Amino acid sequence: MYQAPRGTKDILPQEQAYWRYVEAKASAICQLCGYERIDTPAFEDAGLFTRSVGQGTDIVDKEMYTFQDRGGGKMALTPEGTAPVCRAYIEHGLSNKPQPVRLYYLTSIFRYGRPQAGRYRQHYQFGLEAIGDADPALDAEVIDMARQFYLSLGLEGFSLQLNSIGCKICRPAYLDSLTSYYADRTSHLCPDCRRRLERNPLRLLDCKRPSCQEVAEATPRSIDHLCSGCERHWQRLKAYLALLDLPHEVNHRLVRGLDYYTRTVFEVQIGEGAQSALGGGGRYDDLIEELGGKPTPAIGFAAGMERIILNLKKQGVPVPALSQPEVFVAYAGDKAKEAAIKLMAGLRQAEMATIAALGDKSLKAQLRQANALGVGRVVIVGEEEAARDTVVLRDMASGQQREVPSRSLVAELKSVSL
RNA sequence: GUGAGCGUAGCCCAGAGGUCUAAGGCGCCAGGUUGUGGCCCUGGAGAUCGAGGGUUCAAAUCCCUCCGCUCACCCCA
Repeated sequence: MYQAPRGTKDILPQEQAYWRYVEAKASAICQLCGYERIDTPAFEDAGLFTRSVGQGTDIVDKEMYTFQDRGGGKMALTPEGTAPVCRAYIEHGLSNKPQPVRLYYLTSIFRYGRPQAGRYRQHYQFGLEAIGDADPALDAEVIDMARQFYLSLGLEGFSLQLNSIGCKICRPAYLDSLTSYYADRTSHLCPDCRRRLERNPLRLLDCKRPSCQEVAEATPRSIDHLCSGCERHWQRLKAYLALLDLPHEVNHRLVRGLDYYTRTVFEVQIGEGAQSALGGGGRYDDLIEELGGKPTPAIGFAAGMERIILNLKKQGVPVPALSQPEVFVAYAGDKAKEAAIKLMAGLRQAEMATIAALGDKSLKAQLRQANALGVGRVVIVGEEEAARDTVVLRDMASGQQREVPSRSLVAELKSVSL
């Protein structure tokens, strides 16, 4: 027997209400803020990600789905959403549009790793990117959208963590002070962290081991090492967030797993545990240039759909039911079946969602099905009605029914009561 | 990728070496009115007990391998 590949999942009809709900909220907040939808391919040239996300990051080094296509090119299933959008921005000359260009997407993300609840090899992200301006007001806009998005979903108890990790001017000096701080304390570090000290010192900050956390307590803070430009950006961002009454915690240990971030980084967290990151983002002022475009500052945000839905369920947030058929056509007898098929076509023509059991079930079975589907009204045709060119119209809630001429059926159904 | 727990019909689950030709509930199908749902009653279908191998006279029950899920790491959404 075949199973869905490890870490992938079928989204069955019964789950769809959650997905449609989250998508609707995502689109709504974007529409409200003037962000336009963009869809990019499910796979890209692998180099796009090694260059942007960065060699040495886990995403690129051990989580990317790469393959060679028949033309010999090395491709990768998209492991994150930002780089493809930047590629599209450059490729299609979006720098010629009024800046910043505001875009959003709902897309599949692929990462190879050991799956867990709320963590998949193929998962879905809602993301948005504002490309083309370095104004911290734009950071505030994006962060506020993230917050408004979660609020509009009805989620509670999430927090916003914020940090600034500087830019290519000030970060080297910060990393120096970080490494020299840790260099004196290597004996207190876990083996992983000793490796991080060599490869990616920023990551030392978010190690979860208690012993390493103790060492990290007194660690130099990136916001104390910002250059004048970054410092000004940081101060103004905090002022804008205050202006918006946007609650947040400055978290000196917040760093993110992609190399392209500069200045602002933020993360939305909910509850405790490993899958507590609901979404995150940050500024990436060097990325477009790195990918071959003109120097272009930008900021973005992405949220994981599965984790949102997980938390909607956990918190018992009600989501609106998907629309279902309003009319069920039942029949008894061959002549009646033909009449029913024509009736159903007519109802659909009149834009009334209509369903029939079809197959050769008893009338009883058909009614049972109509009931199970929760369809409010049933049109019943028997041999006698077919001969008379009438139908029986039954209201399932009240159990009342009456005979009406076939040609006035649509009008009857559209008038509210029976 | 590392470590641990789990895996019985579509779903929830009983069973812990022979009494299992695997029980129950939900759901599904049909009948209880020869043209009518929801409640109730009756019956039925549906499980090579995750897969493969082994131990044993005997395996859903013990062992191994694989697959999958879950949890903690790693990392992130």
